[in-house]
Amino acid sequence: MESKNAIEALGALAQETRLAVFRLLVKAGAAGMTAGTIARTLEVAPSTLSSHLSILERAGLLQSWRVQRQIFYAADYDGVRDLLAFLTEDCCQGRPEICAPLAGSVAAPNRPTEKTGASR
Amino acid sequence: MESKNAIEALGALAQETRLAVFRLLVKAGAAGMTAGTIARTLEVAPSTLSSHLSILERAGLLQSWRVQRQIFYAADYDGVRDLLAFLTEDCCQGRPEICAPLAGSVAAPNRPTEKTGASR
DNA sequence: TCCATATTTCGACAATTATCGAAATAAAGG
DNA sequence: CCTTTATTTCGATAATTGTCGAAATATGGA
Repeated sequence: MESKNAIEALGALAQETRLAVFRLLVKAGAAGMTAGTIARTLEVAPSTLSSHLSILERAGLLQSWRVQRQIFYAADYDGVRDLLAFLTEDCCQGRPEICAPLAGSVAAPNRPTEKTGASR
Repeated sequence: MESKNAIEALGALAQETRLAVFRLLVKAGAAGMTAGTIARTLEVAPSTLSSHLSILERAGLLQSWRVQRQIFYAADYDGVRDLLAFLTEDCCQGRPEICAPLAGSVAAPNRPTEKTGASR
């Protein structure tokens, strides 16, 4: 994944409503949900939701398909996986022990000993 | 990690200059780099960089400390780890097989395929 | 103290984003 | 063909973000 795609995916998730949509669709699983149901569940105007859905889809995080009059959306796990891979590769840079996050708290070695909180 | 923090971290990385800063600092490792060096390396105005650095730091992705006249910045691996954990937990929702392939890039050790208790 | 260096804060501006109603498009069924 | 339902596109507006110069703050040295 190039960083341009990563930025698109990160930005897609970095917004309250869109993150809520994504989490909802992950819960919904492969069956997905229709645009209308999502809009009612999250209480956002259909046109607003539509814009968010297209941003998420363009970022590769959702898939959609039409069934009769309704359009279903579901989380696209490939997209998420790509994003996670980008972040871990970026983060780990040949030091897998640092980020191997999924195993749950691995003690972090080597951090600067003094924090100043120097800005602000 | 609550979703508010996650949104802050995602948003912090979802910007070209800031992602570049972060990647640069990951490469630099625990030694970190001074604000001035980062600014010269990435060719951004010091005041612009300063704003980006504070956004990244507020999001928990950087740490900073002063050494004499200069302020060093380094990637904060805890922050990244928290973000990754948030994303994977969100994404996997009881279906670890979906996102687990991430393990490939991180050399993650034996995760149980089923959690029996403790997960919040 | 005064000067030079390193960085941040402030203030302004342009660009982008989020929101939502109204109108347009798409599909199904009389 | 007309109506109803589901969704998107368009257009306007308010809010947020990214940028950078100028001024302010912090540090160290002569």
